Amino acid sequence: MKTKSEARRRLILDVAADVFRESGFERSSMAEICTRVGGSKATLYNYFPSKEELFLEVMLEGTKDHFCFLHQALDWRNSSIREALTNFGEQLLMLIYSPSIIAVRRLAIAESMRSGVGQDFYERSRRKGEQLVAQHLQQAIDAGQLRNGDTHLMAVQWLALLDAELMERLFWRDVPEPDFEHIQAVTGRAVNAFLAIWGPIDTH
Amino acid sequence: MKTKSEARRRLILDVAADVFRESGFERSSMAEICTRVGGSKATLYNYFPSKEELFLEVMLEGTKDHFCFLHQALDWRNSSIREALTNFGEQLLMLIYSPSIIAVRRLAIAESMRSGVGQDFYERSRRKGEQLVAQHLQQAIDAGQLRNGDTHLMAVQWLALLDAELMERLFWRDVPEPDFEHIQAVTGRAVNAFLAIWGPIDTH
DNA sequence: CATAAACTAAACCGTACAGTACAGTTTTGG
DNA sequence: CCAAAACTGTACTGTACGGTTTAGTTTATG
Repeated sequence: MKTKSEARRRLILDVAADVFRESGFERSSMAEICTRVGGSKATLYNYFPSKEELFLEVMLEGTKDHFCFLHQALDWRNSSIREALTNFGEQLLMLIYSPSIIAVRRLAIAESMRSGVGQDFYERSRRKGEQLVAQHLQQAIDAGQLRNGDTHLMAVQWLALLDAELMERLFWRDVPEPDFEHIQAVTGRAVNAFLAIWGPIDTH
Repeated sequence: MKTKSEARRRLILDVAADVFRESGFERSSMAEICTRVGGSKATLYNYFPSKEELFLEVMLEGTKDHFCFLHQALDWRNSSIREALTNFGEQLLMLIYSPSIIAVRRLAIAESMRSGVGQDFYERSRRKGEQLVAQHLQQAIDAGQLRNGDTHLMAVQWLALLDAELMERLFWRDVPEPDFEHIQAVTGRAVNAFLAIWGPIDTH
């Protein structure tokens, strides 16, 4: 039967994601994951051959959020560049500064010395974001809404400005759910800065 | 006697720093540190009461580099704001993207969930940098070299723009020693962007 | 119902680690 | 030169973990 197995696999992945995000890779034990799932260790090892493999799958799962988001938040037709950037920025920050995504980013950085999982994660989330943003910025340039320039540089600067005020949270012990009012203010300042660099005409 | 003990303590700290930076906290063992130091475990535990304490001291040591740097690289009297930013940026990037500092930043992020060492590290390095930079930016504002504005916002945006093109290296498996030519180019683009936002008069 | 597959619980194995105990040796300071 | 302190090597304790095995139970399917 497939439905049972599929559900079980999903459950294991979700529970493992929780445990890994709480305690990191080393401090998490298969026994803990096992008891939270409810079954026995043998079942766990029936679905995943090792702790490492389970971890890798959890991390890859973590990039799917970014994919779904990008293909949904980058529809900025019928809006000015300012509106488009604002919308995108607010949504992106709400996503990538949620406690669970923060935890995954930490894991990616923490484990990046030994397994290349960090680089994989980066390529599939941030880098993918840069590339798609760069494409859309090119469209805005073609429409005369932005100055001409290296779209990849523009994209990384835009993302960096979005991150500027919040990045410190990567170092916090307990990361709170982001407050939308705050995110709006932060995004506004990032948009102003970005348009001051790359906006078509200086209006200030 | 103090000299012998002091030297021994330094040696232990240096060796421990190496080991922790190579393997992270969990994967590093006191036995490994011990054999590299050359003595016995008893001696190790004479100087530091536990692995955790040793780790904390290593991390605090890691912030001293930033202190020394900041008090030296922020002397930008007798130079234009552009020169000053360029100088500061080049030096900062050469420092914080050196493999050893990258390793410490990773450790700070990785262990930030359980011990507050990440937050401590941030407060003593990056936050301190923000504050000092903000003070100097205020002087530049007073001298008419920068537009008026929130100096803390200006500082974090400046640092974010400096980081924009290099941050991905946090996720790399092997981080190379930064290439000064590249750092110069990156810093130049960051300076241009920053001055486009906060420069006194738009000249482009 | 019968059969094969999946699941459970528990014990088990080998390894690795933090930290301690200790007996003997070297170094240090007066 | 001598006592105190620091150091060394090694063995040990207790614990925790990843992963395996086994023996028995449930569940799905033809």
